[in-house]
Amino acid sequence: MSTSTRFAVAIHILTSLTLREGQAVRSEDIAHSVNTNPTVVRRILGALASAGLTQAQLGVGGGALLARPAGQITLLDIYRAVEEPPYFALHRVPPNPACHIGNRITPVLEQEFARLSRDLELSLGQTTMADIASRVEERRGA
Amino acid sequence: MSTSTRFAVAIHILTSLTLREGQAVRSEDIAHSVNTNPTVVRRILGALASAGLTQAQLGVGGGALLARPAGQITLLDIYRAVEEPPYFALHRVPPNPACHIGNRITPVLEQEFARLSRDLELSLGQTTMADIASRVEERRGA
DNA sequence: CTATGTGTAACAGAGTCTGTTACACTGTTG
DNA sequence: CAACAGTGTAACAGACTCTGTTACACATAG
Repeated sequence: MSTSTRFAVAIHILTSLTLREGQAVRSEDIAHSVNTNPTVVRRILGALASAGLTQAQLGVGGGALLARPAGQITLLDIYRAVEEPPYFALHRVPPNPACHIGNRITPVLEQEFARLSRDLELSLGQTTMADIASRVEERRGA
Repeated sequence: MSTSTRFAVAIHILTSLTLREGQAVRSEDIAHSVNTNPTVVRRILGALASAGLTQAQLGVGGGALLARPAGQITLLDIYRAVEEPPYFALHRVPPNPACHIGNRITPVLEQEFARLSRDLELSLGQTTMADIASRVEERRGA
């Protein structure tokens, strides 16, 4: 299975905010760019705000703003804000404890999945929204 | 979102085959250890066999066997056999091409997700079924 | 006070995942 | 060659998740 589309949409939303840094952007305008419903955008913005990545400006002329510089928002921050852990699922029903293998496989899987998760998080932490936004800008000529 | 439980179950199944290397193991016995239905095991074994990781022995006394040494089966082989790509999903509906950002975000996401996928696959490729099986064996005392 | 825009709940349709039943097929064994 | 053990696979159900949509309470600028 893969991630939900929320991760990609969240990056898209934050790119919009980064490229208009300082201005409050309406969920409706973002939704127009993403090609979806404003409520979908607001739902994701809610998760990003809970994680401290964005903040809302209510009232007339309101919208969403970055809560900290784009260079200090990594893909790991975004992933954690919009996707549920874990990265790798264990058995739905625990294995048979009466079996020699069923008895011992879970901690081995947990250890291995922890290693994979650490590696993935290192990888996610390497890119910031400043990187993404500047790559989008660089495609002006393309 | 996380992987389906198929990845964990597939590793469990292959651990059973590794620890009984050479003997055909019935789906019913594996299912007993996994705590699920034999058909679930056979479905996953089918995917593993299509990927060339296991083979079936039909008829009386039949069951599943490793198709190659456990040291030559990596978690990446297993992941690819039982999970659908991609690791990271793009937008469900493509972004608005009339928008400056919607226009350019997709190739940037594709490039970044390709980097993440490469890193993840490197990580998945580092562990073999021989490693997993020996860790399970080492837990004899625990 | 009014208009604009957010926050959030609730629901529907589509899709996926696991478990289950059912049954055709293969090949060993007597 | 006949019986049987066991696989391969289709089909379906229930649970869950995801996205899109409607609806409406709330905040705040002007």
